[in-house]
Amino acid sequence: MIGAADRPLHLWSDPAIQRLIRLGPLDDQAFAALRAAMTRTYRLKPRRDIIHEGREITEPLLILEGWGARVRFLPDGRRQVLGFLLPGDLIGCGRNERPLATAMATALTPMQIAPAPLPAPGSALEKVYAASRALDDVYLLAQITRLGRMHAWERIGDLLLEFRERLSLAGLAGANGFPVPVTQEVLADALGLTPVHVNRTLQLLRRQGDITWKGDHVTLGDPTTLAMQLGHVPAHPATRP
Amino acid sequence: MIGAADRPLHLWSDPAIQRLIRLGPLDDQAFAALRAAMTRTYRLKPRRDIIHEGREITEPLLILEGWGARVRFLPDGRRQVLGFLLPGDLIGCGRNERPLATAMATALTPMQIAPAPLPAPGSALEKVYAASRALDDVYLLAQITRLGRMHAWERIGDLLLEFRERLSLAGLAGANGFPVPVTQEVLADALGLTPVHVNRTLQLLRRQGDITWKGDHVTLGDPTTLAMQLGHVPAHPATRP
DNA sequence: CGCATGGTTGATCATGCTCAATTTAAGTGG
DNA sequence: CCACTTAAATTGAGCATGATCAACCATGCG
Repeated sequence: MIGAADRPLHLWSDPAIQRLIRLGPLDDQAFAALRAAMTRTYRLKPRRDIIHEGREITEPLLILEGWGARVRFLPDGRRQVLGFLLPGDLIGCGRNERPLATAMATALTPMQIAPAPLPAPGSALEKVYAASRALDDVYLLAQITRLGRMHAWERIGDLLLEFRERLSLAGLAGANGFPVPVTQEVLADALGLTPVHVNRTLQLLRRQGDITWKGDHVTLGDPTTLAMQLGHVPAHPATRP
Repeated sequence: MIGAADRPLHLWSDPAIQRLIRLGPLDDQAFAALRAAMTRTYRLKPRRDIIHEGREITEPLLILEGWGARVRFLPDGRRQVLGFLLPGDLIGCGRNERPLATAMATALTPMQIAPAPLPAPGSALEKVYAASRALDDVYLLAQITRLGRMHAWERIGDLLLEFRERLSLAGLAGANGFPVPVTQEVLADALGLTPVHVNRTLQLLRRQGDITWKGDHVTLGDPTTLAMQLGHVPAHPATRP
């Protein structure tokens, strides 16, 4: 647990806060609560658990920085990434994600996390939390469709579009480019593929000029027509063309 | 829209009500509200939509009888069943399932549906709704794991276990047997497989004595060891061995 | 009886998997 | 700065699960 000294003093510039603002208007009360909560920011190393399987009560959390993933394991060790946790995302907020022996979450990169202030009934913050939860649902449904009815290259494209969208909400995505600090293995576990096949499919997409992938930075050749092809509908109005 | 004349006068025996009770204690107020709501029961034919894609505001609904499915379509007509709607399930309740151009729901069998009474803040009914929503989430995560990391026969087995569990909550499942009024095509769209392959896998499971499938009635040979093999953890305490 | 829906079968194809090895990149400590 | 270590990306060859296409039954119902 560290002080908030290294967090920006101006809340507005913080990606997480930017996302919350974009989900709904925040009043002074909300800002005060958030500022207070960010006093209790703490860091997490990659591969550390965010929430543990089966732990009954967890404080709701707000992700300030870094990427995480909700994962589940089968008895024989197969792993499924249920979804990703990005800056501005809320974990275990309200009823969402109560970890009843069903899923855990891990850090994929170094993360900074703060406890999420609990919203007063009827408050602006509460409405924003609701909006966030609604988006969570949308992403789960998108994940199901990807896994159930899309081919490898479609799954990758669709997931990248989701990343772009979600990062945009936090102001972390450029016009076509955005960071994806995730290994091909994690990608594979998210997309229901093997790492080898993810690799080959990525090469294909790169050869076709659909994507560029340098280090952690991805650029989409033509997000709009890609979204068209995949029938990808942005979840949040602000991210619609 | 029809009267409630053909609904049981004794709420307790109604599968939907049974499920709600099992999710949490209901007080007289709740029963009164439910009784009133069931006055407005209406029927739905198979293949009729329950909620339409993109419709903004929908009244929350309670399923009294019959099976439905939440589905999504890709541009080229591919269909994904996102999840099933069983007696006692709530649709569009609270924040859940707001249909923002993202998913629709159809009746798989003849259904009886009533508007869900909206719960007073802090009421017993509200807690039950919350429990129901929590379960909805669990089923979505289960669906993701099935589609992402399970083989055909595992997907089928796991889904059947889910059906057994959920029907048990409504008192609609026997020890090992329960109704599954769903075509192999729908099953395929839920499991990310082709109808042909579902058919062949079912034959395999039948030959091995794992399942019996007669008409709409399924019997599992040994649910417990099946659940063990698949690492299937029941979502609700009441359905744990 | 005839049509429609759902289940069943066969033959062939292909997407994606497995296994195993090699290369590249990124640290890390001397 | 370079050996040494480790995680990640890449390549190859062969295999298999599940897809595709196309009939063909079974059943129920008007």
